[in-house]
Amino acid sequence: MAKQSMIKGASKPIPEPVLRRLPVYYQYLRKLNLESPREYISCAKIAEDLNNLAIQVRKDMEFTGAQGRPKVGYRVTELLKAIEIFLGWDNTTEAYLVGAGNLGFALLGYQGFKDYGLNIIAAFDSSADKIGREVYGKKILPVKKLPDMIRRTGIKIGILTAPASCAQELADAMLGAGIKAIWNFAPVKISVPAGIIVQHENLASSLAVLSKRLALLLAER
Amino acid sequence: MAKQSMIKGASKPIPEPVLRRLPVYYQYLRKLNLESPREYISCAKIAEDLNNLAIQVRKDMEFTGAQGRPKVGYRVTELLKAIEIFLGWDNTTEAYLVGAGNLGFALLGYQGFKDYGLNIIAAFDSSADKIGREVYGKKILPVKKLPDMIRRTGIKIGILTAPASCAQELADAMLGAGIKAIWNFAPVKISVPAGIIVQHENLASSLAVLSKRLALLLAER
DNA sequence: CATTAATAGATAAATATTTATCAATAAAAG
DNA sequence: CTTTTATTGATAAATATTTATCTATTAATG
Repeated sequence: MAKQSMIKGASKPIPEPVLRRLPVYYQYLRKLNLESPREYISCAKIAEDLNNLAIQVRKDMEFTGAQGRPKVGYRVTELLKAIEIFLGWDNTTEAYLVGAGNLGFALLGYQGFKDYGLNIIAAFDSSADKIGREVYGKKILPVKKLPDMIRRTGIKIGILTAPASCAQELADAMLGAGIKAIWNFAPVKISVPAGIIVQHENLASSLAVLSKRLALLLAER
Repeated sequence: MAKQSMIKGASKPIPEPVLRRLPVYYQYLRKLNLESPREYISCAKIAEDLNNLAIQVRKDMEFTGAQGRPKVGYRVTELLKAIEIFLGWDNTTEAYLVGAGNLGFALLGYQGFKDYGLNIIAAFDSSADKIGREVYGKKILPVKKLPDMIRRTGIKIGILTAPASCAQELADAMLGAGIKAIWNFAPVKISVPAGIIVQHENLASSLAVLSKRLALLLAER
């Protein structure tokens, strides 16, 4: 049952770790462009600033198809564009958010998403005191309208920020109406049929890495 | 410059992917314990429910030192305990949270952390209308008191939920006062001296995986 | 009480990912 | 104009991670 990592499609499959690093380069390059713009940048420089290996940066960039020039490196604007296109961030994708709690509010208010081609159109919630409100320019609608809205708009991405207890139920509602990908922030595994994408954001996993590393650090003297 | 993955310490180094999966098993087992308790569980059952491979589950559990019994599997309570101890979640670690925006509120209100041995003691912010408030039983204190509080309490973990623009400055303040590990939710890379742990929570990385997989899914017909 | 089947545990193979080395290229320096 | 150097791009090696196979154990069954 089930496969691992590696995202395969038409061309070369791309390792998931690479995919996760590309946005880091992207954020870095955009910041650089604002704070100390330069025409060219080398993998060595990127690696130095981000604290990883130049070879890895080069390998990662290879996947995007960006072309560098010996002795000077990549043209920053071209590199940004290459990453954008490669990740599909050049054209905007719309999404609905389900569950307008604190986390939902945080995501609604996060300005960064538009740089990544993600536009949250509206939020849904079941609590009467939230419905009708507008948060960061986005309406909070009653959750019972969700399926209908998904059908009418053809939106494919659902961001699930509801409590664990109703996560599966809400996921089912979204999938039934045509959602193809769920970004799941609920601390519970949700079951979906084959062909549906779930990206599970699990704080506990990150905390585990942190805890373990801290424990080792504190133990070593 | 810089190494990859693999967390090494006294005993066998543990692969980071394993470390990230253990909390998923942990959440699953706890839920199981509540909803349909049973004395024993096999790797095959866990794998089936979580949609991965039994062999991987077995291998992962091996790291925790949990002992199973042929024909029946692991005793659920023992397995939970083994994971807890292995991750260091059996005794509580205290943390401060810096940046009481929506995301900060969301983390302050998240009840799950106590299961993972993390206790957020207080939050810090610079905005006058937040200071003094109490959120989910946690006080919001002025950020200028942060260094002193870290020194006095000896707290080692800082959770950084401030805007990107002041992330580095706040990180420096924390480190100067003795913080050893930073859980960074700001969408920017922060620089820290050697020996300090940074766990960077990057939404863009997850979104990249989601975007790419969705793009491939939608392209394939 | 013997046999069967399910399972953990151990070992081995396969695959994915990272890192290193080498060759080609173009800018810079002499 | 030639040489040197920094860099990408290509190829290869090393390492980490996942998956498979085999063995031993123990519960269940007849």
